[in-house]
Amino acid sequence: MTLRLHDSAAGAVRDFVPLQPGRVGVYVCGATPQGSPHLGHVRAQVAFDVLRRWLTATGHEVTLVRNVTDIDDKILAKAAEAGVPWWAHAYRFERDFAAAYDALGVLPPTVEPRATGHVPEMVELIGRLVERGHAYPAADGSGDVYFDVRSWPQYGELTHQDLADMEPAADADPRGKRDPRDFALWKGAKPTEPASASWPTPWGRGRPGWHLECSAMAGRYLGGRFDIHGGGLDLRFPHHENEQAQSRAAGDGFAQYWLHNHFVTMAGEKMSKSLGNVLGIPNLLREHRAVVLRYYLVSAHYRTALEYSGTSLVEAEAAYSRLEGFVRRTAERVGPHVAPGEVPAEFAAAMDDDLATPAALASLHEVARRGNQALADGTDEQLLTAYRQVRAGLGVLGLDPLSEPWVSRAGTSDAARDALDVLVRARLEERAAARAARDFATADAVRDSLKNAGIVIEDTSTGARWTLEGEQ
RNA sequence: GGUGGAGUGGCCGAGAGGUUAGGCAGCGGCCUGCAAAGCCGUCCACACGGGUUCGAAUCCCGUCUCCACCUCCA
Repeated sequence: MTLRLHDSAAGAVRDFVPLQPGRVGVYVCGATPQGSPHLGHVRAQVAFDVLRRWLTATGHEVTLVRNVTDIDDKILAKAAEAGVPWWAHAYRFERDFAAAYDALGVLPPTVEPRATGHVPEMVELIGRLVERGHAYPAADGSGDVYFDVRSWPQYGELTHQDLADMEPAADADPRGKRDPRDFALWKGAKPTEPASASWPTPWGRGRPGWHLECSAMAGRYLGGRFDIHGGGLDLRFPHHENEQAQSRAAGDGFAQYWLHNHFVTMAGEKMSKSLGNVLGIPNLLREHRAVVLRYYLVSAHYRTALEYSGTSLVEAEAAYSRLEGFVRRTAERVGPHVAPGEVPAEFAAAMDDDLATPAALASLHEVARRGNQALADGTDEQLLTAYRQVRAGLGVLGLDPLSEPWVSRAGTSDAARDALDVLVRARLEERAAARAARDFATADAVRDSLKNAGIVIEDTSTGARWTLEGEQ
């Protein structure tokens, strides 16, 4: 079985063949930290985190580059509005994004370069483009440098559009452009903008246009040609189209596969600030466990819209708890040293089929069902097989409750939990004695009082087990 | 105008010519002192109208509706 991925450039699912066997270079568009992260931002990173984990699980060494575009028009505008330096504004939100990704169990990328740290690479890239006749300094003396789309016949190939059908780009004053669809590689410094937001170049002081930073940083860390470029569907045009045009026009092969994730929607519409339907990560985490958010995001295929409703996360909690409960109950039975094994064959097939996480999860639910049967009246071997498979599959999805980061995030320290365990066990013994004496009023009173404290009791064949509410 | 995508059971969400997707919720049962958890069963849907086919949610034609990008955007 080989991995097949949907390549937006081809408009089709293709067999994935890395440029070098066993090694995969991935570039994922990260944040432009002009505001707080919402569920949609995090969906993208979770999607590519799953890709990365699956590649790793299938024996690839992955280099994942995720940029931070820490300077752009909006950052400058919002920082000015807030009365803070643009770099302080960008860094503040960069930290919020990092916190959100960490919370959701997104593995850190191999490197997380910032646009502002790569101006020399950008200047070099522009130089190559000018030299090859694909870029030119604006005629109006603004200091802008534009990409000449008409000099690049393949322009539009990524998004299958004809130059003739495109609307003009409005990312800069069109006066200096040869063609209204030309886009800015570099933006000349303006007197109204902070001096700290410009860098010297052969074409004058200025700052990067959008798009350029990704080409420059992908080249720096992954080379001129690399395997996979990922990002949100809304980045296909103009961002990714322009990245590809400028890199290829400069002589780089650039990305071999383009992956785009779809949106989180509400009432069918994309989550976005302008619509006012954004769900901020910190708010969601106040109400729901991060692992449940992640389960929710993984429960739909990355290329389809994920509809959010008020009950979505409650349902995700129930669904995840089912798998989590099986894992935890089994771990209590078999001990802490049983490691995850191989993923079920159906799981692997689903993942190889363009990361079909819904089918992959379905396979885990089925294995968990068999595991639950085994837990009740099966053999140890049946139970262990199911346990290893479910944990392995959950691990690939970043959802294994007994692996990092979740295992360290029980919400209480080990010492506190141990202390609580002693106290709860004492009460459970009281309850067991009462039950043995058929004094059910006392037994139920113990259970109720624990329940009121947020401790849930389940009777099992081997005695009562307790969990904190909201965990399994 | 151009490009791409979608309409599936109460909800989320797969599938893509013939077999139960899966989960949540509901209902019935088993288990339990009662619960909880779990298990079994049930609920058998594919926007609309035609057509092809032994057979279509899946293919073809037409219609309607919605979404995304072309402007910042995961």
